[in-house]
Amino acid sequence: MSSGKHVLTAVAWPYASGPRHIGHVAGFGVPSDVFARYQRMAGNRVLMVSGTDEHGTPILVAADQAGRTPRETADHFNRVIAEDLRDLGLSYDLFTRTTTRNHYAIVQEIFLGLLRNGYVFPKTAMGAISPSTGRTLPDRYIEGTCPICGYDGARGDQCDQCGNQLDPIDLINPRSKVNGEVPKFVETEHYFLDLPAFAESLAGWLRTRTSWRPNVVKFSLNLLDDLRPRAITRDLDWGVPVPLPGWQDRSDKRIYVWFDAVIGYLSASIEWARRSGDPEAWRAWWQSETAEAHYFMGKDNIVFHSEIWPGMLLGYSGRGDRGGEPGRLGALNLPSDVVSSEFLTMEARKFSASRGVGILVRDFLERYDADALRYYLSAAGPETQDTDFTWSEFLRRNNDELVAGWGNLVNRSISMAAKNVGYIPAAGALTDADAALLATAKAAFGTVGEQLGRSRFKAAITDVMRVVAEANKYLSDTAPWKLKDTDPERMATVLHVALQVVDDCKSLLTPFLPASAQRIHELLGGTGTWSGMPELRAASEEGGPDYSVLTGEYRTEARWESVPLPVGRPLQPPTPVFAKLDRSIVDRELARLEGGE
RNA sequence: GGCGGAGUAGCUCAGGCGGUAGAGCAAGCGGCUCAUAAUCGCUGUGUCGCCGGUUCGAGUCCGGCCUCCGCUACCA
Repeated sequence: MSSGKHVLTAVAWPYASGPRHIGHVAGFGVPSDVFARYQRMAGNRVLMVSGTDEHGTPILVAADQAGRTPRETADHFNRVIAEDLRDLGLSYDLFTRTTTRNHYAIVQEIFLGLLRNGYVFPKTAMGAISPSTGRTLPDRYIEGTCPICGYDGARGDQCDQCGNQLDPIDLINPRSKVNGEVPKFVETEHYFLDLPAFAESLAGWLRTRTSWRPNVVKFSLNLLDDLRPRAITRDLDWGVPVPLPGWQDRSDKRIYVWFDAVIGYLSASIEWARRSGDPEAWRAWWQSETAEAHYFMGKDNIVFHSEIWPGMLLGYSGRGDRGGEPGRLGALNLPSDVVSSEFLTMEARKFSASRGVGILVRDFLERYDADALRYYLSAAGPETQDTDFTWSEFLRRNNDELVAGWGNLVNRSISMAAKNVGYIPAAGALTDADAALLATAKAAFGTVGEQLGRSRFKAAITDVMRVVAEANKYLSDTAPWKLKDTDPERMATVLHVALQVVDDCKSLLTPFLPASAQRIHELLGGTGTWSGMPELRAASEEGGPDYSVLTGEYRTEARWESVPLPVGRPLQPPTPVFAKLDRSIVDRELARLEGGE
């Protein structure tokens, strides 16, 4: 079953302006990890990359507020976020950051490649500047009186009252939301990405994307009707320098953060290859015709992954509407799938760090297990529509499904076998019921695997839980505890079947619940690493400061198939794998939510 | 305002190339006692957001409307 395909798993880069809440990891973190772990078990060569996105105005604002430098702010939140993702068990081959020398070099190379092929051009335009800092003031950071309806709280880009799109220069009494000063409108030269020059090549490509979620394709095709050049530089001192004479050494011109962030997928792949000892290894994921690239993100990020990044890749590769030559790195593959999640709300409200609505990943993991969250997000996450996280639903999913369904099956099966036999018993002649249950579990690798390959996570985990329910029913029907004295051979057969199905379900659930799968692997007498876990490791590069990255060894014996349990392997009486939660946590967490406002 | 998505049992959600709807949980009854009072069986539940149209028949197609979410290119 091992096809050995190269599967790039590209995960959206969390922005390092603050700690992340569970809505963020619901959208891209957990789904991408389930996908990657499944692909590895299925025998494919996975490269899963991401990192923190550390440039841009919001980081500067956060830094100013905290009395820190941008770099200190980025260092701090990079650490916090990386620890969160590690504790969730997300199996990044490399989780790095956008402030590395390597990233700067790759961003500049892409910029120059696009420039050489004529897809990037300079233009002078009016822009708002903060007089005190000299930095670009983004439209949304400017407010004033709407020239159309007279509403006083209008933002520079749009009036919330009348809904009209605005140009900040037209605002009456414009002021900066950051510090209240009056912005200065000046002529400033910037480089633009010529998106209209990709209209045809993007349209041709998007029309072949029949396997994508329909809303993503439709949304993306629709955007093509109104493509405009997009600025890729800013008047800022925090970002990647523009690699051109007269620009390179200026402290007030930087590449705009969105442009550098999407390039992270490529720069992280190259950084990973260098660390692996084979600097060219990344090419197998980016340049082979048979390689796949799956991108995971929230719905607010679709445009960057289905439009802008593909445009940049086409332009660099010389395959935009105006042609050109591939850059120094060579032609680069477009995404083969763009998987977008909807949004998670918290007790019917939008997550909002500023208003204290929600729960941070680290707070969640201090009180509850990572697999409990992963289970909830896999079974009830915002896969195809916005979904609401409630504490009572979390409690219910955990107690009634994870603990009572799956945890209990594991516990009752292994307990009985450990007490009455002490090792994995051999099976005698199989009844129809025995064979049917074994066949159901075996068949699930096909059906569930098919769902996972298409990023249908809810359907996939629901199918596994159906197998779990059938196994619980099988034990009730066959009642092995009654056979101990009357028919021990039959009891041994039933327990053998039950343990085999527990082992199969453990494999089926490994992508979703890696930590508990490891424990169950051990309860069944297995040794060694079944589910590889990420770890934070020190990293360094020539000429730059040390930093740390998330990485790990994920190639284990775990396979996406039913593996016969070795008869005779010793078993110990188990302790519960999942913790049942007390009802009182609902009120306690709701009180915390209220208190946070 | 424009574009896109969503509105289905008490709750969280599936589904739907047109033939009066499903799962899990919650509720009730019964069985079992291996297991974290876990498990197994049986039982009920809905004007499928609103209004109109097409059709023998619409939750499913078409039009309009309401509400929520996202995007709207200088948030990333």
